[in-house]
Amino acid sequence: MARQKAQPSAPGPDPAPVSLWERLERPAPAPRTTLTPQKIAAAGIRIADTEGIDAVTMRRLATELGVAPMAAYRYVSGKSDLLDLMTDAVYADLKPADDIDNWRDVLRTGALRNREIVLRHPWLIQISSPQVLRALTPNRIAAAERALSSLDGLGLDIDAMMAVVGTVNCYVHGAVSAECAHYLLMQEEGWTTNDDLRTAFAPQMRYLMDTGRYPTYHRYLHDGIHKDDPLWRFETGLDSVLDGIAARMGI
Amino acid sequence: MARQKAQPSAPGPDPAPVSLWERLERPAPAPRTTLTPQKIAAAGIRIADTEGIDAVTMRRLATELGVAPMAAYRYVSGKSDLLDLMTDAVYADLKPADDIDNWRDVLRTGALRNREIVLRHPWLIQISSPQVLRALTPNRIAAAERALSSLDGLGLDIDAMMAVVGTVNCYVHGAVSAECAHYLLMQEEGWTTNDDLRTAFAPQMRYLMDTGRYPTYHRYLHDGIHKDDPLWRFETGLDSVLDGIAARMGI
DNA sequence: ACGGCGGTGTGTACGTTGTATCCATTCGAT
DNA sequence: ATCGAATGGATACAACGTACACACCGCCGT
Repeated sequence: MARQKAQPSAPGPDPAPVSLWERLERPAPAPRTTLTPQKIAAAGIRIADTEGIDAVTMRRLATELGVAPMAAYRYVSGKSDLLDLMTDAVYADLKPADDIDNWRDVLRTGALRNREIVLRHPWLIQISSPQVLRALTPNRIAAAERALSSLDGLGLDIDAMMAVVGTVNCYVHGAVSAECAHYLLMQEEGWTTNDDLRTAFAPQMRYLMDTGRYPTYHRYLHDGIHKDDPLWRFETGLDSVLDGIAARMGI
Repeated sequence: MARQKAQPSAPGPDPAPVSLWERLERPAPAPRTTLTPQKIAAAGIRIADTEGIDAVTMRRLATELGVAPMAAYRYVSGKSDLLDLMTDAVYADLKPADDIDNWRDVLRTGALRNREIVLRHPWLIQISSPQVLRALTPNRIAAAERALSSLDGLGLDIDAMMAVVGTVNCYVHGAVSAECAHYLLMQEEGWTTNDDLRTAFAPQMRYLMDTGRYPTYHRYLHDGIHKDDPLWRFETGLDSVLDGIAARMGI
């Protein structure tokens, strides 16, 4: 007999968009073995971590999973969905630190953990930003919730609370982004030490510095002690930001 | 024979026989400097600004320039080069503000101008970060120099000075990145108001909020006044950061 | 027992992308 | 006037995302 098009929601113009996350949390209808969203996400993350985000193609993903190129499309609607899935899976590692409730410690350790996650998966900052924003994933909202709730009851209105969380997040994102860019550039060019990078940039840098137009910058290149200490720089900036929040918000 | 049709392979029928007469009537040979790196960069920027960075393909670039798809490769070694060129051209707009020397004002207006530039060319945050890092142009070092020199003579060592500049830059990058992501997402989906975005996200947001796991976040969604005021949020965060720097550095 | 039905993976195919390579034309120095 | 170098055009190819139709297979009501 003529086979019928698989179309669960037959009538109606808009078949009630069930979000990816809602589907994820529903118990699997059957213990499907070969392919699950979790396995797909894990495979994608494995490829991205070891070969870079550009190596994550639907075909490469399929070989990693040992299936045909189109198989994964039963579970993700497209590559965009795959990246969402990978992002959320990675942020699942952003576990709460339960034993602290002081707002400053919550935000500080959250920032440090966030940094560690992104450094472990630098491709996170390479995914296009609307993509990341679209992936407002449960795990990331949960992190925001923890930060927000640590600020509750301190006399701040809700806008100020969100401003605090947003400020810290912006700093963290910017800092980690720069750090990853540095790391990815070195990896991309095959450099292994910061000195490799410096020698590669030396000619153009020497030319710029010899113009004498950047004396203070030149002094930093010459005398800076913490040039190669990203953690020091991250924490210094973070503590400044937290100081500023405490001062301006009076908390 | 005198001239022969190029026929490297496929000895089949000639698919497009261009007669001598047709060839004679072909449009006048253009003046020879139709292509320059500047024109190529400008064309790429024009496309990216109006149609998004994904529309910037080598073929689309060629039609924008009115040349054949491969023509631009005489001037850029690949798409990566093209993006470098575009980035460099855009950051030339980052002019100094000469009439202020107070460190706080220098950093603050620099941040606001930086924000404006990126908002004007939101695709800047979409091109991969090592890309941006590699394109360290005189204009960007000059901006750093201005910021650094405004901090000179305040008793800070050079590492602290760079930490201050870096902290502000990280915040600005993170904040502007989030803002652009928001804007790009809306543009990408064809939404024109924030309410369009909210209604689009409503189903999954409702699901997430109905779990009851994010009460404070939910309160923000419900009661937040400045949700749609990105400039307020940017300046609030920026002033916090500057407060923190002043406090921690004692300046 | 059985037949079909929905869910799962496969095979094939198409349009688009970046870019390598070769060809044709034109300009400028001789 | 001529020739080499510079410039733009044409063609081609591999890899990509993904649409579509098919084959399989376990579960169900009968």
